[in-house]
Amino acid sequence: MDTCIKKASLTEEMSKELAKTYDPKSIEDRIYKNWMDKKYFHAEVDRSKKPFTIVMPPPNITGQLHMGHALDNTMQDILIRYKRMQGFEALWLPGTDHASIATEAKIVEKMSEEGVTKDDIGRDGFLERAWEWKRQYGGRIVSQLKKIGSSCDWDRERFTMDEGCNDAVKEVFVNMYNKGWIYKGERIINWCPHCLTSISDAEVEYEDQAGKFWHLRYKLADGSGSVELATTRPETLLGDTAIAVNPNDDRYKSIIGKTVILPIVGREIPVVADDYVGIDFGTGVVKITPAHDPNDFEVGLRHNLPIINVMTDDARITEDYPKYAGMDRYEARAQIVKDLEAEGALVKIEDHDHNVGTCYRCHTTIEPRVSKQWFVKMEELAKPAIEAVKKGDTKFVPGYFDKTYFHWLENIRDWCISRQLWWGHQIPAFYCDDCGEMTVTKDDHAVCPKCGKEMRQDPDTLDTWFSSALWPFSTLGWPKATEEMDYFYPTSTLVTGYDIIPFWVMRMMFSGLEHTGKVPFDTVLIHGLVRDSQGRKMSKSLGNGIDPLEVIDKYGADALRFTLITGNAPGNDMRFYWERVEASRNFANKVWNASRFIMMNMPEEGIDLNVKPAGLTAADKWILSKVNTLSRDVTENLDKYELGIAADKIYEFVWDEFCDWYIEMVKPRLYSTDDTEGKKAALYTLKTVLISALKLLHPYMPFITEEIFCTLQSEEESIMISDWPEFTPDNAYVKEEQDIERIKEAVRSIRNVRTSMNVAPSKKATVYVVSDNEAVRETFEKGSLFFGTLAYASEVSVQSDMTGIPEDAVSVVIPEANIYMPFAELVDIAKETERLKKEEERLQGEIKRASGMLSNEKFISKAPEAKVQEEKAKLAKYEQMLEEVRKQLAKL
RNA sequence: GGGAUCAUAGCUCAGCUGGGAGAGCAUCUGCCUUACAAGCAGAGGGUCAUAGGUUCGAGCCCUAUUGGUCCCACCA
Repeated sequence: MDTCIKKASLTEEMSKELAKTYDPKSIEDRIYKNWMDKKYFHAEVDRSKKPFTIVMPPPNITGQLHMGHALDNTMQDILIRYKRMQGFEALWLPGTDHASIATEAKIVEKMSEEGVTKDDIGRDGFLERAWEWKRQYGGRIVSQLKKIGSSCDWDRERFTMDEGCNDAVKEVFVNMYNKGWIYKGERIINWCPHCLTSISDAEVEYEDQAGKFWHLRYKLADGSGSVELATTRPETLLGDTAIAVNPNDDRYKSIIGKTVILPIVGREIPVVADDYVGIDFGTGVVKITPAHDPNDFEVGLRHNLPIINVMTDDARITEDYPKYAGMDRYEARAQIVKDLEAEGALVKIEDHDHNVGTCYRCHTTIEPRVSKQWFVKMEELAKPAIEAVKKGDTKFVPGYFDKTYFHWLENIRDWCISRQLWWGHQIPAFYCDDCGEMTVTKDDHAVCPKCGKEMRQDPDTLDTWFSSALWPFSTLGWPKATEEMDYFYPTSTLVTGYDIIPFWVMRMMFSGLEHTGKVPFDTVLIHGLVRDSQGRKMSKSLGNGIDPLEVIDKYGADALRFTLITGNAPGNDMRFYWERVEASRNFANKVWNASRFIMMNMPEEGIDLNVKPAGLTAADKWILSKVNTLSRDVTENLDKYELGIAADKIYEFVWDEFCDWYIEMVKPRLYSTDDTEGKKAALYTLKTVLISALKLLHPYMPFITEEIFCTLQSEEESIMISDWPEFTPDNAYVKEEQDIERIKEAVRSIRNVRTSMNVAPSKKATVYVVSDNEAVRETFEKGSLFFGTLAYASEVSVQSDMTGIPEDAVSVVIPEANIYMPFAELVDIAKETERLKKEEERLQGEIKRASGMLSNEKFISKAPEAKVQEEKAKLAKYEQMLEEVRKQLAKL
């Protein structure tokens, strides 16, 4: 049977020498390969099942796996594995992004090492290189995603620049153009002088920079004086075509309409009045450079001012100003300031911090520039996208991120989509060089509709995000009406970081609504950033990044995944440090060893899990009931996207309840030779509970759970396609849960007393349990078997009176029972009195609290009845215990 | 300037619809008990930022304040 991957290897290994510690390296790649071979990740249209779909945010082909990817993909993998086990047709559709600017920059850089420029090899030559680069390096990130265990349907892997995506892009462009929602216009845009392309508003990152304020004096042309103004960018003065004042500023009313002489240049420019100018800021006078400042551009439009471009595309001064021609912005600035000073136009220089826009890719200061670009008209597209979230068609988790979303959409401006790059989707607009006609068409070889000549395609490409915006449906075959589109769309959940809501989420929303008529996803699950131990962003320049692949290498993918998910709420940033990984690794090891223990005790013939044995004890029923409840809770948490909470609950159950309590309780039975019935029940329970726990843990720790699952049993071929554990009333044992909790409390009390009296663990003692309640005595009679291993008891006597109990035995009071242990010489009366006094004090406190609540008439009348009863029961319990403690004190 | 968010143990963080403050790490004590020393048993440690309010009852809801983080914004 080739089903269970490695059964042979592990059993063999175990029979020789049991590996005491879990070694992820030896199993992860083998298991992943098996999953791939078995096609477990593959999803097909299956009308008998409900679909659950996630499209992966496509990582850049230039990228290397970082912690952000690891977190993002772990969350997606948890959801998809969970849903798959629940019986959904779970599709996780992966892919990569062509990342126009980033990739082009990388290739240009590589070319420059060879001394080759883009112009040398031309567009076709460049694209050839780019595709070659993609073939060579584009798969790197994919293989890294596999290392963390991502169960994506790799058969459906897509690329934002593949044929299907290109078809979708052209379809959208043409449709929106025809609708009038895509237009070409001369506008001021953000220009990156390093990447040599326009970028959108969203791609500009603002940074506070220390700068200067240069106060300049312009003379009025009529010789009647001068005005003073301040600027942070004196070099743009070459392109000034006006100065502006506020129309209500009394200081300057008289000069409105006059002209001033532009220093250095000598040009005569008007003084215009515009509300844009603040009266209180600076001198109240602003120089206007429409070609190099977005606000000035607007002012220019209102006053019909000429636009004078003074810079080349790499931000050097143009030939029009021979003295400065060829200087870059900053050289020119220094020279112009010098010249202004020489001319006597410089009044003073002040320090001034201001916000400077930079390119999000290379962080070069943006140069606003007037140029002809393609834009998407946003007003009409934004409305339904806002409405859809308001109506709840798409929900954000956590919910407050809808505010970020609304804020962006409500203040959105037209989207500049053309890029002066070659790597990307070339704009499907064509020009006739003869008659100047333009057409927009999906046809790659357009012919002029007027003169029949072959047309020239627009050389620009589209913003990377233009194709990403179509990702949820272009990957499912749109614009073709495919089965996949019909079945898997709209997708279920989008998992992404809050930092790309404006770039991507928003654009997928309006694109989905516009082109498919439906929202692209039901829920947007937002996560935060992974930071270093000091809370700093992980970055290359700081060198503080932790490489997820290194973590996997040292501690395993499961430990990495668990670390990324625990102790973190959706949307919050998290700190990542090695100690946390160690804790996760320790947990994996715990699971490993508990399983090893169970397997070591398994009989040759195995255990039939289909028949519940008759001899189940209270302990068995207790843990069966506990795991039953856990299944329900974890399911509820996962459905609410509370991945961290669910993980904590599994951790707590496995380590504390199952390992530290249940396995210890069960040992006497496993080691006994005569209690075959009890042993059988114990083994049944151990295996049943372990399998349920492994299943619940599987989405988080897929590798170790698979390895153990396959070794432990032979019926099912893989845990990842097994059924998700569901709550069954059949395994809800309320009474047994209460009984075992009572025993645990007794054990804890005994341990406490022993520790406080420094009784060595090796010193066993008889434990007497005295209770006048028959039911309680029965509970202890059944549970006393554990006392040997759990509470260092040599023997246990459960009785209704003090017969045979030494006078000097130490006592512990628990609800409805007293426990006595004779320690003879070890007993210190003073210490014992102190311990009991403390207990008395604690009980008095509890009684005070409970009776305080119960004597409050408003509490009685307004609080729910159940709550009142609960408090009454507590009060009775504590009063009974207090009485006992006082009796013991009296005896001393 | 606008908005969002956070403030809980020494550190990093959970805390679901309001009903006796939790975890991991760190610290202290005792244990190599044949699944696990990557472990076991126990212990200490918190005015839940401050001030009001709503409520029978507030870490949780409301208001204000303080401090931090992030996003947005055209003030030259």
